[in-house]
Amino acid sequence: MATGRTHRPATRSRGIPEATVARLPLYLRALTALSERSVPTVSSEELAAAAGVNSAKLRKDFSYLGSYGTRGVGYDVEYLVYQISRELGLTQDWPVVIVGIGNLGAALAGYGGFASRGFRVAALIDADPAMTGKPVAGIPVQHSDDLEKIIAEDGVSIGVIATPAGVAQQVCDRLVAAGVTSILNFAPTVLSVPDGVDVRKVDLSIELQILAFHEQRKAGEEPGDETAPQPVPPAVPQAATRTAADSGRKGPDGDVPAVMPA
Amino acid sequence: MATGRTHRPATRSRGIPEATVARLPLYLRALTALSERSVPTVSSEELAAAAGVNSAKLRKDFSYLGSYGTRGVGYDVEYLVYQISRELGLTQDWPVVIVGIGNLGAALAGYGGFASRGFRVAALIDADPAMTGKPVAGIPVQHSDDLEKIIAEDGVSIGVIATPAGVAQQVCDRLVAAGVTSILNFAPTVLSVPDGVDVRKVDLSIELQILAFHEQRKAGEEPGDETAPQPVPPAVPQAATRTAADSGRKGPDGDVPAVMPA
DNA sequence: CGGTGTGAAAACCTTCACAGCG
DNA sequence: CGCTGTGAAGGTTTTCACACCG
Repeated sequence: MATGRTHRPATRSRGIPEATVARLPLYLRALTALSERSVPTVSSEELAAAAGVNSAKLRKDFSYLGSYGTRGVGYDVEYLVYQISRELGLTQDWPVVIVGIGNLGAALAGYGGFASRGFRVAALIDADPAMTGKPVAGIPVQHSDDLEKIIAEDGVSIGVIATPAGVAQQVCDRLVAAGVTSILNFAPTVLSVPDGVDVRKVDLSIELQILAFHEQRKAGEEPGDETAPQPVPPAVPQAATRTAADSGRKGPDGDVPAVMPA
Repeated sequence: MATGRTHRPATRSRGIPEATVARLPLYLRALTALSERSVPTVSSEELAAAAGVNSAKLRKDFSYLGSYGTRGVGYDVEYLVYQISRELGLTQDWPVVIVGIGNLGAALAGYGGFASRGFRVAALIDADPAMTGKPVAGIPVQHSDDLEKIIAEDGVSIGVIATPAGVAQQVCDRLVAAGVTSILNFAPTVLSVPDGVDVRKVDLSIELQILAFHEQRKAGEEPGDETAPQPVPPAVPQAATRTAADSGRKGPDGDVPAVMPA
């Protein structure tokens, strides 16, 4: 959400819910697979299973796009592929620049999923002069000095940041100043951008942390008995001086006493 | 979100809302940065800005953990770091295996964000015999034949799949059979897993597609004139008969953290 | 019949606004 | 007085269940 200000008033009527938009690529992928197997039609039930959602949700999602199905039959695969592609804006070509060609940047450059979906890697950019000219995934790396020129020449509006966190904000600023209006950020930082610029972030370690949360819960309650349930406080990293703010209410159940020995 | 299986309706467990859990790592990151700068306390307003959310949301989130703040003052940084870490289960060590050591797997292996947050790369596994023994990010790659043994020996419960889509499901099956109960999937496939196993997916091209959607909308209305490509339907692969509800106009915005540091 | 499309209900999440504590 | 903690309001997303049509 835009933290600063200026929210877009949550849409006029023509709007497709964000949650639905986020699932369209999923449907598209499943449909593409069906298309490759020359399956002509598919029911909401089948498609939902292939996409990993439930069928009511899928039908509701599709209802925002229009009535593209046939009652009693299902959906025409090819037709739906086209409609969703169009809705997502994938019927046009999107040149993309990737900034920061480390392992991750290289992985992204070589990722087949881009090319196959309307995206074209217009340029790979890195600040290290030693990288300049070196081909990665068949594309020569260009030096970041030329960032503005590259973006202008190719009319790039989407940028991918795969740099270290420390330089992500300045790379972002340069991209935005050069005309990029959508950014996919892999650096573990909150980017600040002017209004009108979209940022999506992918943080690898955040995903793992969410898994850890659930994993911990499993250990604590699944096994029929009380094996090792208590989240007993291990050594706290290092407590300042605060005496564990006492805690009028508590956290989970047991509650953690005061701060720990260091 | 979990793919494949049925949801745990957040039923009886010690319910912290999913949305809140997903933000805890964000807060943790911001807090860690403050901690490194030896900032002793922080207000919800400041911390929210640093994490890219709004302060009401942050306070609400924290309220699920307990009352860890001090009215009129704010939150003790060190103490909060500990509480959130504990809540996320990061006060313990989580051995992780990464399967599929291509560019992406290598990037993950070398990603600092793991080690720094309670995760330990226990093993790198690849099916290519040529890779076996080769060190990646300082860790020797092991052959996938030994997958089960490695998982058992290290007590690994979290697996990362960075293989091609074609083999992801079988890798997943083997991981699960060997005892892994949380999976982070980078392969563009829907994994099906038995109940009790969590799957989170990261799909690079999906994120880009969502950006493209918003980008397309911007082009269609923001600028005073038409400079950009329009959503005119190109050759439709093969249309049934429907005319389709034409394109629309604006859309909501995704999440644009627009934060200004002091 | 079988399966879509959709109002209506339920669940979930965010934002507001302010009481109340330090 | 300032800032947290939180009921209540408002919004969004999911699920239900069934009318309706090919």
